[in-house]
Amino acid sequence: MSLQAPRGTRDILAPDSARLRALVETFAGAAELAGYGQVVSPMFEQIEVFRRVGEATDIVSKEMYEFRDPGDRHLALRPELTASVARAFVQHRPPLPWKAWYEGPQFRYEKPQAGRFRQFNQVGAELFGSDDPQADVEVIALAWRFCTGLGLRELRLVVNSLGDRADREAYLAALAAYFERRADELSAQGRETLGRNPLRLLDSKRPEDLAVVAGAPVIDDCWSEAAADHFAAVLAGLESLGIPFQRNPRLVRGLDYYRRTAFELASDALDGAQDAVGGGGRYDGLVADLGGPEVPGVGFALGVDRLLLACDAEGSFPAPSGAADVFVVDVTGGGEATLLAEELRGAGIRVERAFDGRSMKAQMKAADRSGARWALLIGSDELAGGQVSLRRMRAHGATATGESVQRRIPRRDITAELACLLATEAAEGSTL
RNA sequence: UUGACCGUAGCUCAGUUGGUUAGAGCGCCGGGUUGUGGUCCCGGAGGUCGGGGGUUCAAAUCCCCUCGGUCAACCCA
Repeated sequence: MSLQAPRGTRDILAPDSARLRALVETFAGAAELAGYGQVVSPMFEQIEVFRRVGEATDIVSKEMYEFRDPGDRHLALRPELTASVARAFVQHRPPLPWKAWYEGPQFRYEKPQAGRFRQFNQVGAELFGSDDPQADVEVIALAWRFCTGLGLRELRLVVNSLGDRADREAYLAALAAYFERRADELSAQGRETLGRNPLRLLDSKRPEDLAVVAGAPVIDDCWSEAAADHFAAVLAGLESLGIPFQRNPRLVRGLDYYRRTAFELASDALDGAQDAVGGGGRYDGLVADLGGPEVPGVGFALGVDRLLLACDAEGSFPAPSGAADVFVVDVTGGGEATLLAEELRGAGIRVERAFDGRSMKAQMKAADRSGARWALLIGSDELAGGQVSLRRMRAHGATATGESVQRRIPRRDITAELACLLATEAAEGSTL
């Protein structure tokens, strides 16, 4: 194996790629139903865009693909999309509220694992320009409705509030003081984390740390009245929609720009440490950090690859069928198949055919495998008589319909005939 | 970045204490009606045993390095 896709990346081939696209289209439908329009932003940005947003986070400090272009611009492949979208907002200042959805690959230099890649796809949505808790609710509801719409049942919504900037800092101080006091009980790695960012310690999985974390101060005590009211309103909104959630006072997200609401969606169908399918929250200072006005925002992103893993685990959201409508079998050299296929495709019919002048038997086999419901046969007899043979494939109820399995029809009628047959089938299929 | 396990045909895997031309199932191709698909029968193609180096008379098998995957820590989608 000399040449292969770089570590942590992969090729997604036919049925899987169709499934990926279907998932994105489903998301687009849900988002646009809620008034979000798509934003397509560059896959790389000036490195400053990400630096300003998360200097202290691992994602920005050690996982970015940085490079200089031939013009010596210092750039980075985007490790996340919220910063890019916020930058686009600052640059274009669309009317408020601005509601945008997005989809696409992101890049982080991490050690790959199941459900964790160096290039991975996310879908997400952001709402800029409102600090109304109902905006938080709308955003969470969109994520929830989309995920449950994929057929995911074993999904857990975890929510928390990180308070306002001052609350967050007060909490950070209280947390740091607490952990310092019990530093000798922490693991060596835990003490290291404490020096960098005490918040991170809250998601440690080492047993020694867990014991200490269990007694750590809770964010609730640091909330301002406004932040507490906001969070209460968000929870009330979720309840009014019947969206089940769990409160986790120790939920902190990986990016440091979150204020007030933070949430995460995890799947119990995924085992291992990679059970989070996505998350988001409110980031009221982000736009200002990027040089824009004090505009609040709230949003989320979902990991497409993990969503699909969760769908696999729950047996939902299968890949769309790649089956052809018609397979053209031509044993007169293949030229007729070319003409017929193009004619039928021009009429919107999904057509497959064989190449290389294979035997009729081989072509019929290929027709069977293609999943086509109908086969069009062209042999020397048909060619001479200006006809084609139309055959109902066995896997698709050839005998059940009661009609003869194969009949000859004039070549010039074939497109209209097939269009009619397929339309009838579609109508029957939709009423079943 | 750290540790553990793994890497044999397109796919899923066998391969006995290192020992002759490395096997199976599925898939693929051809034949079994000189114009007809599933099943069945027969035949065939396809492998630098992830790569490199070493030990040995002899390495898929043992050792080292490396690449890739998986699991955990870390981190996160």
